[in-house]
Amino acid sequence: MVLTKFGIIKQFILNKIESGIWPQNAKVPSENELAEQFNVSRMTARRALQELTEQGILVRTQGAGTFVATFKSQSSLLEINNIADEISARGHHHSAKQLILNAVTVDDEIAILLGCPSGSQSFYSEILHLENDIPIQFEQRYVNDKLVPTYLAQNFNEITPHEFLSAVAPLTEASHEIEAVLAPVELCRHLAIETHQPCLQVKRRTWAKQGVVSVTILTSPGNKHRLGGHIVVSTN
Amino acid sequence: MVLTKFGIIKQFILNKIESGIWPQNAKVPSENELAEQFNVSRMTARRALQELTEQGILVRTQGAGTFVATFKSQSSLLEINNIADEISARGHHHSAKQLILNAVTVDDEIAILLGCPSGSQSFYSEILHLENDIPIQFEQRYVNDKLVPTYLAQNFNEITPHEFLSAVAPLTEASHEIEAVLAPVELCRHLAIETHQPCLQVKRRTWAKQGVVSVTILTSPGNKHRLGGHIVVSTN
DNA sequence: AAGTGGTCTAGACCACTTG
DNA sequence: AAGTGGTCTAGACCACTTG
Repeated sequence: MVLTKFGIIKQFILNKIESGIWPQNAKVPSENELAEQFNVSRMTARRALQELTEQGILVRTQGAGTFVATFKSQSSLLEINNIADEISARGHHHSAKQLILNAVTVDDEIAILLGCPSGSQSFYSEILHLENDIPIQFEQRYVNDKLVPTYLAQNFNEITPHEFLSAVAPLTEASHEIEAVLAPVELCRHLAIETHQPCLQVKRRTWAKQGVVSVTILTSPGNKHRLGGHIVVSTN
Repeated sequence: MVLTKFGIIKQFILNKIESGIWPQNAKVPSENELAEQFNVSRMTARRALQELTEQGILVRTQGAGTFVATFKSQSSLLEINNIADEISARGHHHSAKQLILNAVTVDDEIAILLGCPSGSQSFYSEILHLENDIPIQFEQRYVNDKLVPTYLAQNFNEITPHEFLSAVAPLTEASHEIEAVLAPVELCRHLAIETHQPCLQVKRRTWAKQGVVSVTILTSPGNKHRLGGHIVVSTN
């Protein structure tokens, strides 16, 4: 893949931020400085800064300059995103720790959500996602064993369930429920947080053409994660 | 100049789509055609098409052209609902208690969100929403005093700010951020909850044609309120 | 006054899909 | 071969913030 000039500049800036050389609120080079440094026109340097601003990584003020945005993770409600991609897009390092990967007997609640009889089998995984080695999301996932028979053969330290499932059973539909909860104790241990900390919990059900693929419970510390969305209302 | 040139072109295209003159999958004029028609450079016409593409309204293919995107259904999570309607829909009784209605000087965070200088004036309201006389949501709202000069003359025990604003400054756009937080103490008093209870907090910014209308902070006890959404992914 | 970002121009070359 | 979008240039004027 041949990189564009503005892509090279974006990567340069992301590296500075990721390595900590440019911390939060640090001033980043102006359009003119980047243009000179990379030997490109101002419009090209501008595009790199502009796209990082749209991604929420930089903040710009006319007359004042461009600065590294205050970090707060954000994921879109409009899309089912791969958390690894989201973290990369922020210029951070994603890693995952597979805690559990096995077959379980599902209880009533999960059975209803999966659309299978209570007491039947399902695959189950527990994965802890880390951003720059800091726990950020605990993922519990029940997967339809009929639709995805090879689920247990994966290594989710290397690939996220989302990436794997996207490949074998492309998503056609999803539903969400979002709640604020207090983290259960076993979760506090994984996420390395205090017991009284509020967490954002998303229950997500996903469908492929063949039916319900998985039921996922995502729990994130309230101070480390937030969900965002932007909609444009059709004017009448 | 009030409107930018690319803004005028965007509006032109949006009008064609909304009026049905350009239906789904219709071909829209090329960059060159728009440039000639509006007497602007190709880069300016391009920007209008590019921004509408980023908003998901248009779809572009190199060599082929630009087309009106296929409409995809939106999550109900992302609709701006009137809480009074939501409660009525559950067959319950909604009431509201107006706690504060005045003009305030906005701090930095709100100023940025409202798009006005820090230290300028804004209207402000605090309203407690009750469902069957049980507190369910605490609404703090900053309202652009230039766009809605009559805000302070309302009685929000009788009508919700949402209803009033919908009438005087119809919504065109909104963004959301959702977080799990611990309720601040003054909020616990209003919501009649314990201090360590997790709350779902939605920060919402709404736009009308003229600009940012209001910034709203909605806080609900985690055990009393839930957000739900369902999306259908466009199949390829 | 100097620097910054926001908008805009009038060109250019390229990769790609279409008739 | 003609048209389209994707990238890029080297300028310009403006509004705005800062020292």
